[in-house]
Amino acid sequence: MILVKRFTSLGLMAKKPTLTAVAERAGVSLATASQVLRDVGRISQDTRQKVQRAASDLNYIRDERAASMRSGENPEIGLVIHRIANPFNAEVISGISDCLEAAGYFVSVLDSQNDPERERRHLSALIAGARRGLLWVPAAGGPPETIKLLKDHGIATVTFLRSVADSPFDHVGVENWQGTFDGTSYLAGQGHRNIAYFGGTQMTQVRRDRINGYLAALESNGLQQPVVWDCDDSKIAGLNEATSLIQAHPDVTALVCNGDMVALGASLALARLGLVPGRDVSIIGFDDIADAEVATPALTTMAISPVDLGKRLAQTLLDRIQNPEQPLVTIRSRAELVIRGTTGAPRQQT
Amino acid sequence: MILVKRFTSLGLMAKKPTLTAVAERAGVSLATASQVLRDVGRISQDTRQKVQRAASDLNYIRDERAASMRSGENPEIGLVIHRIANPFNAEVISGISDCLEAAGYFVSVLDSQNDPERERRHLSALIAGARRGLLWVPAAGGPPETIKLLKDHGIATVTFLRSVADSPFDHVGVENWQGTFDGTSYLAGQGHRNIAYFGGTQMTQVRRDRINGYLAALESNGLQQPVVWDCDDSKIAGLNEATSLIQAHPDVTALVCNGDMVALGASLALARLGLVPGRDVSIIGFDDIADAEVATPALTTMAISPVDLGKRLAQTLLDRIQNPEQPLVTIRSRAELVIRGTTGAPRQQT
DNA sequence: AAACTTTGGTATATCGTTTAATCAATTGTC
DNA sequence: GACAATTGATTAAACGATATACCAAAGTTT
Repeated sequence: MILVKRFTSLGLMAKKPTLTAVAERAGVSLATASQVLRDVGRISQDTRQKVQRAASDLNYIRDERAASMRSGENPEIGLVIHRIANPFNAEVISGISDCLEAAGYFVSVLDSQNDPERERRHLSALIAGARRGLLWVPAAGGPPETIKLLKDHGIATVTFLRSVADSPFDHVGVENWQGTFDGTSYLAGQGHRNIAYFGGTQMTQVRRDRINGYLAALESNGLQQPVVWDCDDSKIAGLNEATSLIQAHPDVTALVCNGDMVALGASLALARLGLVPGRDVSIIGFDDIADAEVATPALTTMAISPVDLGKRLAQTLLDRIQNPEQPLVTIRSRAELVIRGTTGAPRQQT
Repeated sequence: MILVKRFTSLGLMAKKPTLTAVAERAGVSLATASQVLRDVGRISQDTRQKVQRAASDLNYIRDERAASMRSGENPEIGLVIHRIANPFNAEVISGISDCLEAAGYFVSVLDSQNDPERERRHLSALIAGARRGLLWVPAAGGPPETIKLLKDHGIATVTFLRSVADSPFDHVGVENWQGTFDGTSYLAGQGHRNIAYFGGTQMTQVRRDRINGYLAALESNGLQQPVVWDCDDSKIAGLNEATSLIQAHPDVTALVCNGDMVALGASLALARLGLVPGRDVSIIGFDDIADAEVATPALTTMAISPVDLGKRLAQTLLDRIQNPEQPLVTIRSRAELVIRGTTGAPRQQT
């Protein structure tokens, strides 16, 4: 590690330019300067130019704290999510930002790391900053006190991906039950008789729905002996746990996965065990992250477009902001089966 | 897509509880309430409890805008980065957050998507919010006007990963030259004679340094005919471009990559061409993202610990905040060669 | 008992904006 | 030429907190 110290050239700490300074420099009153910069009121061409000139000379930037306090407007939207690093989430965020920025807002992202306490602190900080709206993936089912906090402050909030029971918020989510039902049914249709559910640890509503979809599909295809195997949501965990799963249940010929990350991990595990994904054992993921398509073999998965999800989410929040009294809405996107290389008919048993 | 409307139970828009309300409910003055909640001044046990009770009854949360305006303190730190979705960046962010949150700050993240205009808007928004400090990965070399903006507002700023020329800011970065020099030298030492540089598009300082390290290593090993091949920073682009590169330069036996993402893409490309990474062609990445270790074959790479980088970064900012007048510092972490499966001696030419 | 000190608390200016009310000067109307 | 309407700008009150100065009552010292 190399450390260099340079001596700073200028006095460093410039004083932040304020609207008063702009007004003085332009030789007008505070109110006039304010009106010019917001393009409201009746202002002559002449003074308008003087003010604009002064503002740009000073590199003036409005202090949004003061502005939003007085006006009640605030261009900042807060987003609390359980894991920024998750590629699917990252893509959702990008969809959200595009959409909200086009509408003149900024999105600042905080990572709760699935920790309810951290989540509560983050949401508090966003309330304290009086953000115009909040987007939130509730960790651990959304603690009641956290929910009360948001309600008591009357802040426009939309949950996504995970919902809270008896929710007072708009919600944008995914048809989880239908997704795993379809995926499992497809595998059954290909002739698989021993299909396991792989991935996830906590019994969130999302996971519960997915597992129920899986179970329902087993039943409607006359299959028994469901296997549900826990696994953390990462590729490396998927690699390790899938190895254990296959060893514990050698008769399993297909995996319905809780997410693409564990699915990709499972695919790697098979390869290391000398099995070929899609021939010896079939794998279906969930999400369709960018890596799913580019993996070898490419991952069959239940696709939900993260960017679209983000856009719907943003639109839902914008609607709520515009019309706070409208009835609560819940939107669920269907997951579409995308068949790639990790699924196929089971090998004949000998 | 399914859409459900529910009618909201309560009048929905609760009015935000204010300090005045707390003071009234506790039967004390505004000033007293403020002092209790900040734990300063001389207050009797009795009134202290009354105020705390009132505050928690109302679910009061201090309006940080007002507080920070008056006090000059602000617990929010802004972070502008070129790509949240990049796994390496995501890990750096997590290191930063851990460290700054432990110090009582919050980090809100904005994604510039490498677009200088968007970057300028984001930084403006953070200045407008009067964040206590800024962490910034400059896109496109850090436009002079953007730099002037930050300087004029005297906001504590640390750049990282990419530096700006003649910088007035602290900087935390990586020994890029040394990294590729070491990596390239290692390949040369293994006997490779035709080594290409693969990845990156814009000629940023980071890339310039890495390419120069590569060139210097070629020269010091008596090798000629450098090949520099552009490629976007994603796995899919790496897959496509590496294919073209190999076809255009069939004599190349080793790739020094601009990052792990393109390196992993290149590794896939080789596999699809029927070549074995580490035997037919060697590949070295840069960064050591989580996937590098878990890929098949595992990726040889120049490792920099993103979490450590994040922590150093956070510490640098904290130092600057605490002591605004201290001389500028520049910290550079060395990149360590981690040898895994994608490198080896070249096959004998026939 | 007069003169300090300490304790516990309040009144008020302030941060940097927006906005409503107001005002002077100019223009328009009859 | 008197009165109304319009134009262009100003004054002052918010917004929700913090911080400083101040004050009354009680306790201490001599």
